[in-house]
Amino acid sequence: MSEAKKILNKNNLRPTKQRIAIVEFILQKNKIHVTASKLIKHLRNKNINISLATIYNNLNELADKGVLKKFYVNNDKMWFDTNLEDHYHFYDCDKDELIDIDKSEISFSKSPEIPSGKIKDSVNIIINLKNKI
Amino acid sequence: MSEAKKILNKNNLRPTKQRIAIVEFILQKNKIHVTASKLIKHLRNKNINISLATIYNNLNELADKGVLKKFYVNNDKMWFDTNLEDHYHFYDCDKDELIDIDKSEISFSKSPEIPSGKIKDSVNIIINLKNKI
DNA sequence: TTGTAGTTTAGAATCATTCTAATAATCTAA
DNA sequence: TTAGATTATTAGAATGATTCTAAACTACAA
Repeated sequence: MSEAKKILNKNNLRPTKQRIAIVEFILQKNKIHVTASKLIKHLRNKNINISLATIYNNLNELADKGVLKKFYVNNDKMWFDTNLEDHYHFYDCDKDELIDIDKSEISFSKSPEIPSGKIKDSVNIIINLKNKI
Repeated sequence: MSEAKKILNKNNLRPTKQRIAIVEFILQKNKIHVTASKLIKHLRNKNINISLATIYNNLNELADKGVLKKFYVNNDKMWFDTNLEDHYHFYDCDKDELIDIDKSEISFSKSPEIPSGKIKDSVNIIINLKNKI
């Protein structure tokens, strides 16, 4: 059984043509950042018929299952990240591109106290970049 | 001259009824987080006629001039913040509410190297909160 | 091989935000 | 003051990302 099918299997998702294509894309290299519209262009270039709704359905489903992470950047797009390790991002707004920052690149010597009745869900750190002069 | 008018003056913005109302709202207390739709509700409750386009025009203009800060949270809304100090946020998704984290509450013992050719523009840290069990 | 539960789909709906172009308010110089 | 020029405001249309809907399709277990 292919790696993609194994992942789908493990998450109780039927291995449809579209899902396999999405998961294969995710698996192709280690760390990928993708938006729904970037992904649909990529798949259609490879002659895979898929609708935007399916892209969204599946990326969201995979994010719910923990196969992807979902987050927003300082523009208005939802990004999905296959790097599940705790890590942070540079956002290059000139290129509309994300660059990973490994967790080990940032350390805290002091963290804020969580308000009572609440617990920390996740932490987003985005360092916005611009071109040097 | 009122404080609001002074601010508008200083930024070469004509002191219209609508702008004065917006800036007065901003000035009412120290730290305010607001979205366009929250602000228009507030102003209309006070019988100020203003359109959504004007709210957006002016919040964006004030952000460009540095009177406000503009950023996005992990949902899809644009927030404006009158706290211009470097600081960070908790986001309480149950209440759709932001809570300031003072800069002094977080310190770094290690920061990542900025990619060459780029400079740091701004840093967003958002700690997403959920209710305790 | 068939029934059913799960999937995909096109297109409509939604929602935040921006644009447009017409109208209104403010300002400046005489 | 006031006329003319400049800048603002506005309603409603346009945009763009995302989600919804309901109909057609597919996988799978029995």
